[in-house]
Amino acid sequence: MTIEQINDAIRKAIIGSSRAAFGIEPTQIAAEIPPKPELGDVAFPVAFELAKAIKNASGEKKNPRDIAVALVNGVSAVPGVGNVEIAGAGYLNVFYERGQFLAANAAAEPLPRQDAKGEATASKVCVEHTSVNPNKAAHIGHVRNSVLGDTFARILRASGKTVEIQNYIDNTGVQVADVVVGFIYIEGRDLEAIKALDEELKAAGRTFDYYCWDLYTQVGQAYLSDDELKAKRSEVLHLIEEGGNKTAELADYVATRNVECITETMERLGIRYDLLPRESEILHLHFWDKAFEQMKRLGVIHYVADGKQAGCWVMPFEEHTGTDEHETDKILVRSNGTVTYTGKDIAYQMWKLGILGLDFNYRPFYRYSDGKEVWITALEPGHDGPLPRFGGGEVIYNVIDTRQSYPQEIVKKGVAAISPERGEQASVHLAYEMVALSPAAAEELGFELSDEDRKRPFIEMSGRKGLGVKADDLIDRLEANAEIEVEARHPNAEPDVRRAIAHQIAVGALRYFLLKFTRNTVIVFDFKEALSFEGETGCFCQYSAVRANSIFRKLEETGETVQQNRQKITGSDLTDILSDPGNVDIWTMALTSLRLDEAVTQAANAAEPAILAKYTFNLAKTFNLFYHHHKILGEPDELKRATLIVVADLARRSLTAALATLGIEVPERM
RNA sequence: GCUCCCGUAGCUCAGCCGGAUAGAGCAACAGCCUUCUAAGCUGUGGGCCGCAGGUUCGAGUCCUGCCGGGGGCGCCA
Repeated sequence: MTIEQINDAIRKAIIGSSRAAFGIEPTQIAAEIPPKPELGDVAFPVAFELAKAIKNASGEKKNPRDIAVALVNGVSAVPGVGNVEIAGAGYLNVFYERGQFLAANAAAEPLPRQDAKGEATASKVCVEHTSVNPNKAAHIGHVRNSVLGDTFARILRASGKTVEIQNYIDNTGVQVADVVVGFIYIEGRDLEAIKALDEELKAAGRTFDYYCWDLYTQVGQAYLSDDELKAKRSEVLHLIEEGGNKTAELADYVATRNVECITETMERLGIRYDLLPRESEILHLHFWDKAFEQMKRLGVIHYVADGKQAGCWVMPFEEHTGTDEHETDKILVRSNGTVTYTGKDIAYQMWKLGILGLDFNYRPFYRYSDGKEVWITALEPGHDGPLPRFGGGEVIYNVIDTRQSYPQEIVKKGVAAISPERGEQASVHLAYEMVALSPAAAEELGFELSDEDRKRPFIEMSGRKGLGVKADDLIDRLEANAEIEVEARHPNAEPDVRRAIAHQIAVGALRYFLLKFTRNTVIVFDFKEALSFEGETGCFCQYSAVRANSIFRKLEETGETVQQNRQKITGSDLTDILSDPGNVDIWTMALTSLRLDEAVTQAANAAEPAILAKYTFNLAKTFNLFYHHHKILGEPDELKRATLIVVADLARRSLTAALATLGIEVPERM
């Protein structure tokens, strides 16, 4: 009997009682968690809804408390329900049959796979995230994107979905072109010279993406005063897009090396991909032509003969204005015949949904330490052996920052116009606010600010200016700080072990830091807060789990098992223990642990990983309280000891599963 | 100009479909290690939920207006 099953049974009872007493069936019955555990395990504010419905139906004004009275008996009769109280202005507060409930759920999986419910086909969804321009190292803003996307994918998997993760590589865009301009026209290097440089960097312990970061900044600065250099940009861009020439070959090397570097950075954080679709293939495999043809045929876009947009192919896009509605058309094909980014994006989105009628070729790109392979798109078939099936997702989630809401809206509308049966709900823009720097953090990074900038609430990061906190730098700092702490606590541990633990702590700190904010909150990056291991942090949650595990390590040393303790409790024998007011925290611990499934569902429905992060923190906090109040293994009363062990076991399993869903591991010790 | 988001404790943020006495963390102050790990725990102080109307039995939450901050509105990506 899970929480959800009991609550559903209660809902049915309420509907029955309500129909009998008032001739009205409430449609949606909300269940909420009472503000204090003493008030109950679950509360139904349904009497308020009913009061309104009765008034609307018959004009009769009824007191919500009286309505609640009419529902009590039905709810009390539901199996698993212990006690029902009417509280406040008319809340129906339900207490579960606690002992029975605990005994029944003692061995329950914290995250039951929900696809086991009997869905006929396991539908696949795609999540696109990261998508960093492959011309420089990733910074903290990119990491927010990746952590959000990766965690959301884990949440979807935890709720039973099959998920494919894509990282789009814009290898033929202006940003790559800029770095190529730098290599060729500032540094005078050809492909061989860049390869040699790459080797030199490797030997010196430096990375290619960091080098490109600086070069990109240099190019950005040079453009400001050097018009000749700036003219090279479009020339280079054109050559890269066209392909099959020396410049394109050089650009491909630069982009590929950056993708490798970024893949390694993300792997440090436990972020992995299934496929890297590249813009060059979208171009050369004529995805756009195919999409264009369909859009023309379906009349989704039209040619503009005269006026401001003469010679362009445009898609009508309605914009809502205050009073009168006017149409602005989004240009997909320029008058010179080239396709805009949005146009290419529509073709790509169609492929993701499986409605384009074309596919990429593929080859393995990178192998992770455990052997899992990341695939990349390719021009030619070439690859022998079995090929995974990519794309064709039921729903496509695009993790892209909120500044791109407008073009994403066009992509969604465009695709829906091409395939009305799939509609707009097949494309989800998972929007999030940017990570910016506090003026103090920018100065800490060595940037000179104007007086005007200093007064601003935050400063936007800029790859062009080289202004940003590089991901690897931050992870390095976190690891170094964590290692100092680990060393202080475990001076006898092997250096390898210490480093491994420090790494897990660093990842936990960074991921949690980025996940505790809701998506539409601008994160103003602050070093002190990001580097903290105390309070509401990943480390706090890990620490609780480590403590919990140490209880069971000690238990196992005595040869005792959790299963033996589960068998010691039957349910009805726990009434005395659980009804003791001094033991409310035992029950709260159990109930909080068993709500993980609910937290994951909420996070998935709202597409908001922060919900799960908050739940995990709350779970860890609840455990610390429980741990502090009870001597678990030292408890003299046998039945109470068994209860404490069973509940602590529920807590550590939920905590571990919750953290894993956030992409955070539990260290051996801390 | 049009449009979207934000404004909650000194600071950084939660607050579910409108519901019970508005919650965390940090910072400040006072305590707690003979114990299953003190990266922890307990306590104290701190609030015109930007302002003004409205809807409602009930508003931090919904509606309107205003003020303040940020984003987006390209034949860039």
